[in-house]
Amino acid sequence: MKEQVSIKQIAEICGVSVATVSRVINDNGRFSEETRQKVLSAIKQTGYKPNKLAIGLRKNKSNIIGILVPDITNGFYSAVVKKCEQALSKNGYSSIVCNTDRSAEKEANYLQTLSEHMVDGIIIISTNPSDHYLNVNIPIVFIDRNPDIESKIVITSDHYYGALEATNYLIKTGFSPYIITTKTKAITTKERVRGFYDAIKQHKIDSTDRMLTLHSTSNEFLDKNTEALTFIKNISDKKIGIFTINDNVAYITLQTALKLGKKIPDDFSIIGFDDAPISKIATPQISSIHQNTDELAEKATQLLMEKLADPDNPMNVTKTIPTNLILRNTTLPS
Amino acid sequence: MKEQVSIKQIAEICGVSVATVSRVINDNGRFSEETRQKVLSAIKQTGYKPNKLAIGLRKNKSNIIGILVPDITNGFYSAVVKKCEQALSKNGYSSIVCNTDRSAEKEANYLQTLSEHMVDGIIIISTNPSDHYLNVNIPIVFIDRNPDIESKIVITSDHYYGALEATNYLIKTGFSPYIITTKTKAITTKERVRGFYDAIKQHKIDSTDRMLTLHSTSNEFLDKNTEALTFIKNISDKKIGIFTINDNVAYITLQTALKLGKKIPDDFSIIGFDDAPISKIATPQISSIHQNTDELAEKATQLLMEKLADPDNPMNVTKTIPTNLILRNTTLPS
DNA sequence: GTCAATTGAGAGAACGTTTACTCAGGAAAG
DNA sequence: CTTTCCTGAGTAAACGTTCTCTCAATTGAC
Repeated sequence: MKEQVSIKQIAEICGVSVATVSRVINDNGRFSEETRQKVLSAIKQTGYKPNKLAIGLRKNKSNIIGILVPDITNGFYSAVVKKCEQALSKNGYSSIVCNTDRSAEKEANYLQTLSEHMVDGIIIISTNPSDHYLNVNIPIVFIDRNPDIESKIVITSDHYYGALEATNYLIKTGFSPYIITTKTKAITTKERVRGFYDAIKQHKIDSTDRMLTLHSTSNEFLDKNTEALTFIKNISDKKIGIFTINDNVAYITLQTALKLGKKIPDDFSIIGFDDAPISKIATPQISSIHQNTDELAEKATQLLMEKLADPDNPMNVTKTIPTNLILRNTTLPS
Repeated sequence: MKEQVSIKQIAEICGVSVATVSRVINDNGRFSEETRQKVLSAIKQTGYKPNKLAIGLRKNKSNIIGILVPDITNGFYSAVVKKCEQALSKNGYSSIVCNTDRSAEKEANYLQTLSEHMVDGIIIISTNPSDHYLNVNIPIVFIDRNPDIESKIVITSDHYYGALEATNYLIKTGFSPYIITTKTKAITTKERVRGFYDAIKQHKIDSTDRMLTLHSTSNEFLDKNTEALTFIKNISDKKIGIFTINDNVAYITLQTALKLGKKIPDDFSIIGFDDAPISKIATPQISSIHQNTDELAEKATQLLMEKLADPDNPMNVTKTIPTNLILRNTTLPS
């Protein structure tokens, strides 16, 4: 093991004080060009690296941002995380990524850990409506969750409008609209369901028995089609249009419809949500509501940076990012 | 903002010295039961959280592990990262995840940042053969890369044997074997290619013109089929068996074969590598060589923990994790 | 030549911990 | 009643930085 070289050694080598070296490194304060050269070359020569722990302790700032994400394995979330990490890195921050597995308990634990690590800020991508982040006094930006607290920064896709648009499209292209969702308390889900029913209402369609709630919450989307199977079988409409709460459910629905011999997209149309990779990989490719992950992540990072620059500003901001309908092969052309 | 409470306030509240509080917190040294209760209740009451920056500075240990990953958006990598993060968390470590985008430069930068953050260890999931990690004196565990240094800890799937098995299976079920790979210097790729050719050799099959190297390295696997298209068109064998370097390429190959009207799996067989989600989502589902991501991650974490427990031990370990062939619908039964 | 202003740089406190020393007081042993 | 030993707890240094005070030396104005 090479020895870790500290600012003190640099000072010794250059025959100056520790303070002077610090000044040169941070280009802060006064020093002669000569000193500057000496210090810089000593740094290069020794491979000195500033100890962020010490800096953090002194400045009360770790330069680390925590990112809480339900499941990094999920294509939508990983896309957001990746972009967040990129944007943060550009701003000089490192990111600690934490998988919450959608568990409120894990979320609370990680929040504690992050807070101990003195992270400067936290980005929470989550759908859990629990409230344990309330007693953490670190700037937080929420992606896709809208917690019930006074001032907060929230970035969210327009789930309501996306669902509305999808449902309207199904109706417009001649299908009788249904929705398949999952059992969850997520706010995003609620918004999407609301959008679905509002579209129905607008078209004065009877809204009874139009929703199926899948009970399996896991990602093991295959072989779990029995619920969907009976639901679809029992629909008497000739042309069935299904809006699903996400692309995984859309995939399940697609497989089920194929199993039942439905003609897609002539008699059976599907629109998913998220525009996750799975929608492009499936055969036929699934139409979906695109969430702009890049913009979600960039906006979140940007707002967090603003908050960090001026922590005393309450900043009660809610930014909605528009979604758009991506038409693929489970829908008819308009 | 609530004020950050430090060990000093706890000491004041309890009317004891800072040292005593520290002793209670770490259950280290002597103190009376009475003191213990006092301190504990003060901690609970104030919501005191130990400052990991200060602890890290003092103990020269950050309790953070850096994870370098080419692309967290890739199903295989994200699975490994997720499991690593879980295992590390169980051991009391947080993880800083860094996307290298397969760029050696980014990798070097992140390595520098991680080293500044005083991470206790690094897990590198990478295929880049560059060597800039040499001047970092932090314990490193490599997943799937075998760097040319003296003592190192390497965990790798058995790429060679996996490829061998896949190719043998194609031959055994009556197909003339070909390989489609991508342009990369990755060691894993080399091993897989070697396995392919060794299988061919064992069966005394002429090895000329059996490989296509795709030039597009991006993940945009759709609409890039032209290279694959002409390659497959030019094969005169009645029964074509293709081993692909990964599942994305397998997917491209599958789409191309379908476009050409090939009968799968009767006249055209495909085996991919990684057993990534895409292989299960595609229609038909693609047979693939399964990499045991959980074991890869767990073993890596375990070995890193061992190394951290005894840093002076050189530990030159190479652990190979067996792969296995998952038969789906792009292969004939044996 | 005097005084003021500027420049370069050192001393030392502070950030929040841990831990090696130290020591007072009481119990046990003789 | 000494002496020894243990228990509980305080003191202060150290970890690697930054940054506020200093202050000496140089420069420049008059």
